[in-house]
Amino acid sequence: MFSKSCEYGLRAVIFIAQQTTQNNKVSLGTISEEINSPQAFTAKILQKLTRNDIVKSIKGPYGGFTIEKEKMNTKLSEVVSVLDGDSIYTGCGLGLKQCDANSPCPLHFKFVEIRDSLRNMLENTSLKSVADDMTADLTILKR
Amino acid sequence: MFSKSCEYGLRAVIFIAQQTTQNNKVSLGTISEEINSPQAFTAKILQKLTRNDIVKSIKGPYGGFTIEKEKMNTKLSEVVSVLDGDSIYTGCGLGLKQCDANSPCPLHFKFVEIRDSLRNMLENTSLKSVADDMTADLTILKR
DNA sequence: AGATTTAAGGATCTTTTTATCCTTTTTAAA
DNA sequence: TTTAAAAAGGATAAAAAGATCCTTAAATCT
Repeated sequence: MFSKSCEYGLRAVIFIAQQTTQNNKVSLGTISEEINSPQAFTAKILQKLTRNDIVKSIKGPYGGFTIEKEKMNTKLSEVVSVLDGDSIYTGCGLGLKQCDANSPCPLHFKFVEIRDSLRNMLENTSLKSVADDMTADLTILKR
Repeated sequence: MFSKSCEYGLRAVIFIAQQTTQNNKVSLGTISEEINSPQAFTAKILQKLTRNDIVKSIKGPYGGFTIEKEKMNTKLSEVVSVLDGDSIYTGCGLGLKQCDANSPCPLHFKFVEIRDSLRNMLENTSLKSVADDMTADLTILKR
């Protein structure tokens, strides 16, 4: 469904969000340990999320990553867009460049439904809500 | 959503199915033209589908690809499984190896819904039904 | 039998994705 | 002000996916 980059990115951002609700900031080392991802690769992904103003990075001792209060309202769809683009929402299931209601591929209307439900889910799920669920439910981010 | 191989494969198999309903068999050259895919690469994909007994290949002059009558009942999910495996149905949205209702990732229950609707769609859509829709609706397989 | 047409299959190349390494920059603390 | 801790960023490597080429095998027609 998503690329590895996007999977790591989502896990990272969810972990940072959850820690942010506890007033902790977290280092790259901690993140990659806690989400079980390759550290240097995760660094690249976090750079992208930082440049796109989704997470905030702080250099130097006691630095790390955190999410600013108003950014806790960021939706998962924004993270996915930054890391994988939005072809998952807009693209044709059979890979056709031109495929819409007017000149649809044979599966167009069946795919639209699924893509829309995915899009809705991602667009309606904020980092804050996932973080809160996590704190309450003890869901996991590694293994 | 799917790999390129799987996109080409689905388009190819749908095209062959549609032609089969018209009692035509089609050559690799025709297929790759009609679905707008790289010919040699499409050949590899069709070999896989042939070995997995989804399409039938006939060598020699007037040869080509066709689908046997009873195989027109093949579901899209079988084609996807052959070409992309079934991680799209069973895998975790965040890429965790172990993620299920017992130890779920933070998005597990939201993803289950979407994956299930995708799975249902693919498991309930036969080659025959897509081919028939195509013949009636003039949907497209290229561009 | 020989020539031709078509798929099968092996080898290889290219591009993209995934991943690592090393140096530089920033910041805080001693 | 030196040292250490952390992220940023450039260069490169490894693996996977996508794509091509060429030879072989099978089938049909002459």
